[in-house]
Amino acid sequence: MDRLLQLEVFSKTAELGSLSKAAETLRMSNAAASRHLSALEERLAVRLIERNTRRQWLTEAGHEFLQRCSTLLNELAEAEGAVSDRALSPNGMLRVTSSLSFAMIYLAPMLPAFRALYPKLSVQIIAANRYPDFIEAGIDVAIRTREQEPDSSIVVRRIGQMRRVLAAAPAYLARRGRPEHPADLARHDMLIYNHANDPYSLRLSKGSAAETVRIAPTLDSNDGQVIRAAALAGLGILIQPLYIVQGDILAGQLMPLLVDWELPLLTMNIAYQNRVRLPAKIRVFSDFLVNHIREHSHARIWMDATRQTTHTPSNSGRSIRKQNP
Amino acid sequence: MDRLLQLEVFSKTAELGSLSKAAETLRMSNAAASRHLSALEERLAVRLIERNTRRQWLTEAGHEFLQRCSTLLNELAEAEGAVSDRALSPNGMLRVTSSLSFAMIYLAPMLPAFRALYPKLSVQIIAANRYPDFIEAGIDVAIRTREQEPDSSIVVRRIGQMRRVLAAAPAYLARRGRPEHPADLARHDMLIYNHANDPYSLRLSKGSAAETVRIAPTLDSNDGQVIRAAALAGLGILIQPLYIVQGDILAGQLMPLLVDWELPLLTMNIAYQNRVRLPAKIRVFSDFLVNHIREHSHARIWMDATRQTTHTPSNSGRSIRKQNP
DNA sequence: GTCTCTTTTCCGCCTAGTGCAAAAATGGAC
DNA sequence: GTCCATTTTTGCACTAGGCGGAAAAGAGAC
Repeated sequence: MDRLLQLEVFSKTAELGSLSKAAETLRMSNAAASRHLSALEERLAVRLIERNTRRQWLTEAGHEFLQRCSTLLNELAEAEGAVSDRALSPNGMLRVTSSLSFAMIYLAPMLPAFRALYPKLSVQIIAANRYPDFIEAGIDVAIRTREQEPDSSIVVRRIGQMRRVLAAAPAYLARRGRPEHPADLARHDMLIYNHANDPYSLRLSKGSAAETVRIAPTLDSNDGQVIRAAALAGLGILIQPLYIVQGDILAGQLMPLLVDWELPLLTMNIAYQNRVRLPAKIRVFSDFLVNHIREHSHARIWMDATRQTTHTPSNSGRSIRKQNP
Repeated sequence: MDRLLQLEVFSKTAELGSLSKAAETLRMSNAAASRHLSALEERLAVRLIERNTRRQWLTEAGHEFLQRCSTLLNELAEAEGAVSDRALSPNGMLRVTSSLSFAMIYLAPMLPAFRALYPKLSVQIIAANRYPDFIEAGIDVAIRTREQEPDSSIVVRRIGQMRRVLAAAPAYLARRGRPEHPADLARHDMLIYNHANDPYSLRLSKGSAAETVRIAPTLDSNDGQVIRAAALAGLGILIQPLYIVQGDILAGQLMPLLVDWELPLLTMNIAYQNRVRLPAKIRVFSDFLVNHIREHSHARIWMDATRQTTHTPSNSGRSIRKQNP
């Protein structure tokens, strides 16, 4: 028997002065209400409501207990309401990790709008060019270019696909000449972003023609800004998402190369741990980011994004460490 | 499902860091504990404890809810404990009514010893020479001489039987002569206590002889002290419980009459409303009074009392008015 | 990959809780 | 005193739901 319901029957009976009315209010039969109240009195070994078929009144014990259990029922309702509400109204701290470039160019600029929508939610951006372990780093959300996670409990959701470009400084081109064909790249100094899929094999296509070039990196890094700085210094030809170097190109400090050829797109994903009930903050952030990218995307940087979860493991899958309370 | 048990499972799991340990502590199976916790999370629509088979930790919502429900569980245990304790440790106010004489001679003198035993219980003695309605007067206990109650919900329990005496002032006897035989009483001025059974018919016995005398009261009253005062003033012959006039007789102010003859005993009862669970204060007071009378009775005043409830109606019988909270 | 241990879920059983209706009680009207 | 309407309590039959055991699933240690 639900002991809370016993307290509710007692409280409501005292309030309304009638077991029958309490039963009606609590949507149960008179018999059930009578049994709940009797069970409570038996458990406490005391008569709480002295009553007959015509009248009833609280005993002294009943008076005292009523005050206490009314308070308790209110507090419980408030506690349960508060905790249910927080599932709908995200608050606390959200920890996001992404590349430095993505953080600078996309995450930071969009935060004011996000915070305006969710004032109780703090966002901490961890710019990292390695993939930290979710658990160890306390990461809620990661923006990543890789499409698969070794951890089966991580959900990967596509944000979109980005164009990439080949570009070099004018000084480099003056010194080493300009590549006219994809095959020429094999003889050039290449600056590679090693977090891309198969970064040392480059596939370019023009119309129906396609060429795959194996390149030997002069420098490879997991940091887009490092690669950008090296290219600006004339150390070689970079291949990077357009969003990172668009400003340099417009300023004439980097010259785009083989612009008639198309490079493979870079898929950008958001990843988070799958949970029985996804915390609201992760849900709202993901939705906001995807929508923000979609609304502010330029065709030259982003291809049309499709909302798609590429991998959803079973609900019981977890890979997490017990935290000290 | 017992919602309080759900809270207990959650609280204990958080405390011990393991559903299995919580189950063991709460003496239930692992399966049951798992279901209770899941049911609570479903009811609140939020994950309280993130967990897998190897580790678990509180979510933010879980942290907040744990603080609140730990408090609630403690408060409820305290409330239930307090109300159960009061059933064992009577407190509050007990209202007792009796005749003025009984109050002065028996109740008041025994109160110090009673209060020493039950310091939290206040006793209010309502000296009355009429029988007030239990409900209207808020009476808990009544000391009465009548043996039956019109209200079937009232329990009557015998305290004992008291000797009665005939006595008159010397001045009256000098003026009117001394009755030598019960029949002589018919020619005397009689002072009658009208709360006795059949107060106008007097049956006296000596050995195997018995005489019944019909007497016409010069004065009758429901107050023993009024009758006593009239006798002391020489207005007539009284018949009263010995305990009321013993002091006057010893002082020579009243002369006992027809002392070889025995008068009918006066039955003294305690009465209270029958209840499913008799409030502790009524129970302890009744027991104390009966035991006190037994221990301090003098053969000359009390005959041996027998513990006996003369009428116990069915438990559902009540005659009470709903009180405003 | 195997082992161990915990959590979750399935299954069959059983009991506790249900509503209905009758019994009992109560108080007001007459 | 009797009748009536209404409430509380209790008996009864039924079933929904909660149980424990065991299997399934998962996770970390080795």
